[in-house]
Amino acid sequence: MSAGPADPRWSDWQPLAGYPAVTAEVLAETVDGGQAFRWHAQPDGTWFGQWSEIVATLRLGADGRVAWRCPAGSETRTAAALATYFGTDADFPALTDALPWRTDAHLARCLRDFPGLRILRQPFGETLLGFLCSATKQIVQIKQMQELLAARHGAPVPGTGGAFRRLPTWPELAACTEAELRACQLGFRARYIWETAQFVAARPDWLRETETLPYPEAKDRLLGLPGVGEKVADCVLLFGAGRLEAFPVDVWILKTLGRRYALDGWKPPQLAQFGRAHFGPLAGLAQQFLFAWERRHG
DNA sequence: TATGGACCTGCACAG
DNA sequence: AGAGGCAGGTCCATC
Repeated sequence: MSAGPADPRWSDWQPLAGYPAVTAEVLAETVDGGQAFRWHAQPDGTWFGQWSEIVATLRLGADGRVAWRCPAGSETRTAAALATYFGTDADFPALTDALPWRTDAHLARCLRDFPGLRILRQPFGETLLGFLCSATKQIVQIKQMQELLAARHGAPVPGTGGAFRRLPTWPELAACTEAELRACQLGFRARYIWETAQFVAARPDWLRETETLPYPEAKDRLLGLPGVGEKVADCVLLFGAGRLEAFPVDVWILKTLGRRYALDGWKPPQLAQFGRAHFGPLAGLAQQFLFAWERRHG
């Protein structure tokens, strides 16, 4: 279903600068653990991913270093886009060290088990689209929706001979019918996405402004969109705007806080408050480690 | 302010 | 093999 990386001519492999050595599991958890929905494991063990007008393949070396390649000719902009996307200018070791792991044995264990795990910085609008699709869906199915949307309603990525398609932009989504969206396996989410598209497409600066507003205001604005509740708003701000204070409470966090922090029976709003109070201003980063750990061990 | 059911539908997983 | 149920949430009606 997805466009394979075999078609165009590819650049040489280049090291992903500023990125730590990681295990295969941590790399998988980073790109395919629920933050992003357009990375696909290839038969040869590489990862093929797309965002915005970027197409890239990732390869993990025996030394744990990540290398990348892209369609020939797009090396410069891909290198810059990768730096943003993987947050290589952010000091994640320092951020992670600032989490309260010294007084939280479970968090310490999560950090130890997923060294190098980090928060991606994805395009804001695409992140919104991805998480509008996510309600009561598993990652595999969300990925199928994204690929159908890209294949049927997204523009070809320039300079790659039409081999790849980007996700539709919000104006492009606004031009679709709800039925067309529904046909991309969106189910009841189609109405949310269609209505959100009408709203956003009529306000050209709205997304860009929302991305840069302080967290509380940005979240309020997102919560006004159909299909965007607390969890989706926090995911969009965490994974699409670098707001590390955003603390999405999904079923995994519900489960892990209940089990590992003796908060069984607490409701999501209470847990969100606990998260902010206990994990502090980088609660969203802590959340990612707890989430990864619970998915593997829970 | 707090529950509970409806909303689409593809697919994992018992039996 | 294939019927019935659930799934990484939100909304709305009804206490």
